[in-house]
Amino acid sequence: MLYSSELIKGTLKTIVLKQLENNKRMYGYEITQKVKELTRNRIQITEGALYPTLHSLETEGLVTVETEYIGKRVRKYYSLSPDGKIKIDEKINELTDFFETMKFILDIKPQVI
Amino acid sequence: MLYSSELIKGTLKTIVLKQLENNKRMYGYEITQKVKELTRNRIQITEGALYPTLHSLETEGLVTVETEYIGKRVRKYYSLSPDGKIKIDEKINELTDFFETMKFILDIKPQVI
DNA sequence: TCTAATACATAATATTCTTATGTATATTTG
DNA sequence: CAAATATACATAAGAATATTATGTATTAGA
Repeated sequence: MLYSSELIKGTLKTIVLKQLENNKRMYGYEITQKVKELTRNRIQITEGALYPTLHSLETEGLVTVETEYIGKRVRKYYSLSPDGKIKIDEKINELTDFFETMKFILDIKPQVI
Repeated sequence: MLYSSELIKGTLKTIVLKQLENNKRMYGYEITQKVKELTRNRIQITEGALYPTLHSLETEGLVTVETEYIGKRVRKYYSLSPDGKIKIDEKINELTDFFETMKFILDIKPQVI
């Protein structure tokens, strides 16, 4: 099962920043695989969405980049910047609040797992 | 406090359909006011977003419309169609699952209120 | 009477995704 | 060992869906 694409909209930057917070240093492809694994195939970040997002985060100063070569193949490692560390906390707080509000107006009961 | 706009993306149709499920028969402006009130100003649906969404829901056959005049002023009442009733359940189930997945990958702890 | 609220609508623009395409290296499998 | 698959980056065209701005008109309240 894969979520309909519109749900992901607006949360992709938060997902990427959170992965960088958890794993210190990751490259793009690694992020897609990690998210796919963690969500058991429910969220599959496409390359067309990922790379522009990473470039945008870099332009905003939320991540830093280091290019490395693995053999002849290039790999770009991303890390959270100090601003990025502040931003991810803000984004998670906002999302937490948003989820509660949405559950309220949609009558979604607390999930007992 | 108002949520940053990108969070609303992809959830607007669900919000509108749910209001129609709860209130049987509503007109556009009424929906915006109800959602604003229920979310204590956190979600303010703009007219530029609302009316195209309602037209789209109508085209998809998920809502039906009745035009009424209140004095000289036109008002369009929307109701859930049978397809709309099925759709809102599907959308809520998907959103519920999505929120749990997001909480998991973002390390959002259950909210004790 | 003027302002704000009510009530609809659409156009131009922005954002952000999907899908398609491109390039290239590395690994696995028949 | 050749072919297919996986890894790894990137960007362009197009779609979807929101914001912002603008337009029209009626009604209520200060």
